[in-house]
Amino acid sequence: MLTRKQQELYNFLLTQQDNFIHPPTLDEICLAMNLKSRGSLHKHIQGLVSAGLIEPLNRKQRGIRLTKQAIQMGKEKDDADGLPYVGAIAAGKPIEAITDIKYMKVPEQLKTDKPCYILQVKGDSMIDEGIFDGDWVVIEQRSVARNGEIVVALVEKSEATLKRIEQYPHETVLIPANKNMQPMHYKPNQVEIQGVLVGQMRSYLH
Amino acid sequence: MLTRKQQELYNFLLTQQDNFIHPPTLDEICLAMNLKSRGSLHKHIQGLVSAGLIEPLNRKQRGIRLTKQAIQMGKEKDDADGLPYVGAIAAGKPIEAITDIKYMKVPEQLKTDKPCYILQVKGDSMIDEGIFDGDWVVIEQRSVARNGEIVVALVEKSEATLKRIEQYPHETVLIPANKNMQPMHYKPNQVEIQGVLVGQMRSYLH
DNA sequence: TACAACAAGAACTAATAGAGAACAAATTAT
DNA sequence: ATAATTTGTTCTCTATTAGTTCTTGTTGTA
Repeated sequence: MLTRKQQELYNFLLTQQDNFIHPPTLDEICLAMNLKSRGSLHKHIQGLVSAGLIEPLNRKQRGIRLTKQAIQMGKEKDDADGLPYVGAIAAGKPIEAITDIKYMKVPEQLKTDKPCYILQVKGDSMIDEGIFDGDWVVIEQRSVARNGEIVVALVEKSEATLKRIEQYPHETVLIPANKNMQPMHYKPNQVEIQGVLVGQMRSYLH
Repeated sequence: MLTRKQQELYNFLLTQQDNFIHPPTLDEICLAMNLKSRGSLHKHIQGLVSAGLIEPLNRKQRGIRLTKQAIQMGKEKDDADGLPYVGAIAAGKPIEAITDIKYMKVPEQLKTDKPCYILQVKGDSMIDEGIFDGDWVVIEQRSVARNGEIVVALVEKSEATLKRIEQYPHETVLIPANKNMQPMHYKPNQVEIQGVLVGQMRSYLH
């Protein structure tokens, strides 16, 4: 059974390991997890090693690897606990991360077999698509999209929005589904795709 | 036998444990259950431990875990993992029962603690409410509704529709959410309520 | 009345976590 | 090969978090 910080570290390694070309060093993990002391981190790593989730790294540099068992557990976890509900997305603002990440069980039909996460929609920019303020959307994590798909787009590395996308060689257009709003035109390198809409949910309670 | 408060705590842990990324602390449970004293809660936890429903937490922090037995009991009580997906509803036709009933896992947030079932929507009669053709709706099974709620209504014992309802002493009105359609007026005994809309889901795959 | 369930809060203690120093092995540069 | 640097390891000290144990008072019930 893992402690809170061990769990956090395990989650970090599960989700972030693809982002490193080489396995990360302790210092790199410290930086990413906002720690100031390698020594502290090392203790958590030892915890995961003895839990059988990290391969014993006998002084090997960049030797932090999850065991097969740990990776397997990570895949099963999505089925068991559902998808992480990570924040809210509003037109014109960066994604607002929520402090205590929750998990929602999501029907198979609303997700793909690739990594997905959930955002709550703020605002009415997709109202004509039947996506309302307060709805939850299931997003498949990827960085490319086909024209016509609805994507989470990061504009100028600062504003995140949910919009339909059209990409041309010299222009990327983000199209809101709201008669009162206009499509926005950008240069391709101004827009970064963070995921593609695969599902939507709404509660009518209270 | 459990006391009233122990039962309440057990229910809370069963339904809410997925919402915490880490197992909750006593203080977090207190907050959620509207208690002001850890000490009081602790005694209830001890009760559940000796009833065999919570793993003994020997001073472990965030160590509150239901036993396998407790989870098993919860599942049986909950009847199933998901809700029965029973058919499709289209304006103007009775509910079309599908032969092989399927089950869908549904997020806690989209259902109530009362019996619910799932229908697939056919047609555009609720399009202005953001409910599209092909969407799934979660319906709480009951036979009365408040004015303004969206209900599954059986008209003349033959046609089932999803509409907003307004009930007056001598008249029942079913209001579609589509500019191109008109509200329908009936005598109260012509309309039978089969359930109330509590959730909605849509897939954007393919 | 007597008893049990319950609530509140204070005091206490163990578990967990963090910083930093010192050191040693591994890696890279000279 | 040797030196310089990086990086994993171990340690001590300290702070924070969170479970446990009390005592006291209230409420509802047989």
